[in-house]
Amino acid sequence: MATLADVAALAGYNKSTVSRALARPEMVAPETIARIRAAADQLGYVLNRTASQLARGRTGLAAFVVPTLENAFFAPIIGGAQARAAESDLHLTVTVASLETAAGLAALERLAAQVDGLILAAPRGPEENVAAIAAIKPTVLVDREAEGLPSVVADTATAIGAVVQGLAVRGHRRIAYLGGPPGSWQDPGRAAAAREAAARSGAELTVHGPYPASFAAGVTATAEVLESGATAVVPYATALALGLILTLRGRGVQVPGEVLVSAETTVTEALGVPGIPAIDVAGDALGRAAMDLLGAAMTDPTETSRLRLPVQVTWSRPA
Amino acid sequence: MATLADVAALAGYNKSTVSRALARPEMVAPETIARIRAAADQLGYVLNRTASQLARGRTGLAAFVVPTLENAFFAPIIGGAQARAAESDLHLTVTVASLETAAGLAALERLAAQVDGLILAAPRGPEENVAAIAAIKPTVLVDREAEGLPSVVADTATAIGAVVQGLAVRGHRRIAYLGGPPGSWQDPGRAAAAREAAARSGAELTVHGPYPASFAAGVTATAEVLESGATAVVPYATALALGLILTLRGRGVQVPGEVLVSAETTVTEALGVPGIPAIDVAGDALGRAAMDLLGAAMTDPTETSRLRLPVQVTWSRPA
DNA sequence: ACCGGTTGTGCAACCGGTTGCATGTGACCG
DNA sequence: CGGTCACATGCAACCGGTTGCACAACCGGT
Repeated sequence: MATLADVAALAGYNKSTVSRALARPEMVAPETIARIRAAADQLGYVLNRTASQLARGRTGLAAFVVPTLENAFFAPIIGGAQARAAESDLHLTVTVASLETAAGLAALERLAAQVDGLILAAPRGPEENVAAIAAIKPTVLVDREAEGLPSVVADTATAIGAVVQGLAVRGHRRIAYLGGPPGSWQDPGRAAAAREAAARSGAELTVHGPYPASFAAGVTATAEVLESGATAVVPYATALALGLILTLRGRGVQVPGEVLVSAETTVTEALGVPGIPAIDVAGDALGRAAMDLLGAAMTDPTETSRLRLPVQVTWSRPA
Repeated sequence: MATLADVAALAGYNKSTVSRALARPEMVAPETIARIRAAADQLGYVLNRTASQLARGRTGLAAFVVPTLENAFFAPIIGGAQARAAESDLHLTVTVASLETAAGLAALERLAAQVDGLILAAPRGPEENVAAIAAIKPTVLVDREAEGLPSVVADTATAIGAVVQGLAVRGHRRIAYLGGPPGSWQDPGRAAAAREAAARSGAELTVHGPYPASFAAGVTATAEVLESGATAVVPYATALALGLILTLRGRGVQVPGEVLVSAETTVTEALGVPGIPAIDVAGDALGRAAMDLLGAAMTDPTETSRLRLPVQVTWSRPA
């Protein structure tokens, strides 16, 4: 592997000049840059990130922390963040960790010491634990907000409110909301939005859960849903909706028909029936926004913007 | 932040001794170690990984490369790999990339230069591209095998064969296999196993696809399935199964009943009907095994074990 | 012709560990 | 009792960039 010194020798300049020519060209004469560039790619020189990081006191790593990977919900968010990270020459390391336990907190503190910044996706656990991490390194929250921290949140509360209202308008008098996941920061806001929308439009709302975002939880929830007598159900996650739909049908309940279940567009479209509400979170936009915020926070520690990304609500059309 | 030099000064030893005491205790007198340890945690010393890496010529990074993150299939694999990576003090960076295009190959070559090793999960694209990456850094393949490279594969082929045979035994004369994903190394093996099992047990098998591992693809596949006249369908992925099941039911087809669809246990259980085959891949075990192999390959470049992990087949029992 | 101000480059220290080699000490052996 | 050896520790070079500071050359202005 060619080093800076090799390039310098070949080009006839000092290491320092070569370093500047490559990293801060505005400080170096154009002609010099040209010669150095030529020498560099004649030797196939590539920057040693480790050395660079040591000298600059950075690690070139950003951590993306999720409470679980079982939930496909995080995948597009990670993808979006990943794409942006690559653009700013950062590596994104994905870690499963929880802030709910002392052990989890300790693990994250250790991690924080080894990265330049972190994105905490839907972190559960007490706010002081979140603050403890944020005190170590620039931190951005996803789907949670906290005093003095930058965050980006998918505004599912508004979307769920709109869905509940829309259902009421379409004649549903009894609506069930399946909330979760347990410990979620978003959940109370969603439930509140659902309640408010129901109240405003004169429908009755039952709130169930919290449920984890899993197919199995959807299965479990079926009994409660049937018991509630609701004609429409709004689960907060797709996996939940699928588990619910399949189980309902397995018990001979017409879905939609006797009970309507909202989901995301790909699912509602598949049902081939009009008038089903779909809630779609743009995960990759969420991830990108989070990474952008992290970039900002890394250069300016006073960055504390709170972003709320709109969430799409669609009603399936006649086929 | 305390450095080695600080600890050395406090403990009254040389940097080098402190370094050894902490990293290679067998070279240092026990009493010395004790004093150094004391000094170290009095100062709250933690190793600077960047400096360590520079000195040792490693990056402390392993890359986990997936073709896409949309597919929840990779999540548990990543989780498993991640857990093992943490144990060996490596960071796992998850990257979405493809070996099918020149651009993708170039991106991966760049990535390979910056990590200590890579895990390529279900990589598509020509074998020479895989080899090109493996030539740069120790590489482990997941769900693909290649000459001279360590790999770990979930033996879905055998599982699918067993399912097809089981279906035939239970009286299904016409079985459809939904294959994929496009470009998959596994797919031909799966299709072959399905064909062989069908032939052996005297059932008729139609092979469809390849389909991507998505809910939407399951929706799309419905027409073809109905056309085939099959009474049982074996899709290679859960998302595919769900899309198919929902769409079939949306069209008034009894599932199971008129058409039986295999899936994974969580789904088949939800259906509440006995006799449905489930195929379950232990994703985290796959990830762990891959990371273990990578560890081995990083120390011993001649490591070329090919692991095949068994895949669980279960028939749902009467409820 | 002189001076303050740019601009371009070199020098050397520095980031914080790691490691080959040298040195010193005491134990063990003949 | 001298010699050999294992063991513990120190010294200093090294990994490969980055950057503050010094210095030289050259600029236009007076």
